[in-house]
Amino acid sequence: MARGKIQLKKIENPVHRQVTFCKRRTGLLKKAKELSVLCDAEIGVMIFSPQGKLFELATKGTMEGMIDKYMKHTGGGRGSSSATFTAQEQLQPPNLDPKGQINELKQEIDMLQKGIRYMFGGGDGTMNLQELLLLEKHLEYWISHIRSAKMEIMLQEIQSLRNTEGVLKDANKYLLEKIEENNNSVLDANFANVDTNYSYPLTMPSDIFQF
Amino acid sequence: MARGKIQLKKIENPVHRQVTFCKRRTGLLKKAKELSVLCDAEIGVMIFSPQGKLFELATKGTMEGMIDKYMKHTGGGRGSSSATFTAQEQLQPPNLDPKGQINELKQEIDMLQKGIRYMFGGGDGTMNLQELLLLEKHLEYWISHIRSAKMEIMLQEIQSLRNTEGVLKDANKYLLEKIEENNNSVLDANFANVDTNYSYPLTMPSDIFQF
DNA sequence: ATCTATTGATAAAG
DNA sequence: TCTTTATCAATAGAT
Repeated sequence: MARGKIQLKKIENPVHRQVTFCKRRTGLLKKAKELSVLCDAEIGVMIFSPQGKLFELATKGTMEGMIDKYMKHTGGGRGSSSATFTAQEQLQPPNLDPKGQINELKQEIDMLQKGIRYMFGGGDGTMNLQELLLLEKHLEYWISHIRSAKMEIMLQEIQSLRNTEGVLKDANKYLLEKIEENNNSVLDANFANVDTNYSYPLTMPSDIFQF
Repeated sequence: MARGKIQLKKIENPVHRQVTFCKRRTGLLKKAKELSVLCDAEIGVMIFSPQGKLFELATKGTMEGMIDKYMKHTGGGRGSSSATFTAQEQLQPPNLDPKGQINELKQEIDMLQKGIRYMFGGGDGTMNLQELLLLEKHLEYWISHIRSAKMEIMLQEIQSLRNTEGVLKDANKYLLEKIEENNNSVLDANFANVDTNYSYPLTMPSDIFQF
C-alpha cells in the first residue's frame, strides 16, 4: 500500500501486526458495508483476532439471521466447502418454501429484538445510524402494511353496513307500503294525513370514519 | 476508485451494479485473505447477492467451524443466540421499575410477534381492527423514538463538525495575525497590499445535511 | 492518533 | 468477463 510494498505473509513484528490488524480490519468492514449498500447484497463478516477477540458485521438483519440463511443454503443444497480460501457459489430458490419464510421471520425478529433492546435498554444499547435507518425503514414498511390492512377492514365494514342499510331500506319500504294499504282499506275515514316522509331511522350512522 | 467518485447508495443501473458487485466482491475477499495472512486472524465472510447467490470465504478451517466458534462467543458472553426469546433476558434495569418494564416488554413482544405472524403468515393471520390499530400505534411510537435517536446522532455529528470548524477558524485567525505582524515588520516597503479578506478555506462544508 | 507518500482498488470504456 | 487506464481510496511507515 504505502511507503513500501508488503509481503503477503504474517507480519513478524507484533506491534506492526497489531497496528495493521486494526487498520485493515476497519478497512475490510468498510468495504463490506460499501458493497452491501452499492449492490444491495447481504453480507456477514466474522473476524477473530489471534487473541480470540471477535469483530463482526452483518449488513442486513443480524449475524444470527445470516447464519440461518447460510445453514439453509448449505444444508438444502449440496455439500459445503472444506477448503481454505475457496469462494463457493450456490443457488437460492425464490424463497417460497416454509423454511425460507421461517428464516425470514427469524431475521425480522432479530431485527426487532435489537430494536427492543435499544428502546428499553436505556438508549445506550448500541445501535448506530445505519442500523437505526434500517429499523426505521422496516417499521415504515410494516406501518404501511398495517395501514392498508386497516383500510381494507374498514372498507369491508363500510360495505357490510351499506348492505345492511339496503336491506333495512327495503324493509322500510315494504312496511310503508303495508301501512298505505292499511290506510286505503280504512275507506273514506280521514284521507289526508299519512306522513310518507319517513327518514329511515334504522340505517346505521356513518361514525366508523372516526378512526 | 476511478474515473469519478461514487455515491454511497444503491447503484441503480443493473449492469453497473452487477459489474461493481463482481469486482468489489473479489476485492473484499482478497482483502479478507490478506488480513488473515498478515495478521494471523481467522476470518469468515458470507455474501448473498440480491439474486440469492452465495459467495463465502473461511480462512481457517470451514465456515461451519467459524459459525461454531461464533456461537460459542455470543452464547457464552451475554448475547442472544436464539430467535425465540424471553422478555427477561432483554432487560437491563439501570433505572425504572423492573416489574413494569417487564410487563411492558412482554406486551410489546406479544404484540410484535402477533404482528409478525400476521405480516408473514400471508395476511390471514387474524388480526382484528382493534389489534391493528394498537399495532399501528406501537409502531408509530417506535418510529418516533427511532427518529429522535437518529436526529440525536446527526446533531452530535453536526456539533462535532462545528467544533472542528471553530478550532480551524481560530487557527486561521492566528495565522492571519502572524502574517500581518510579518508584513508590518517589513518596514516602509510596499505598504498597501496585504489582502486581509481571507475566506477561511479550512472550515468544513455543511454537507452533513444530506441525510 | 495523525500525516502523507505510495501502492492498491476500481469505474468507465473497449 | 478480461484488459486498460485514469483516478480515487487504503494504508505502511513515520511522527
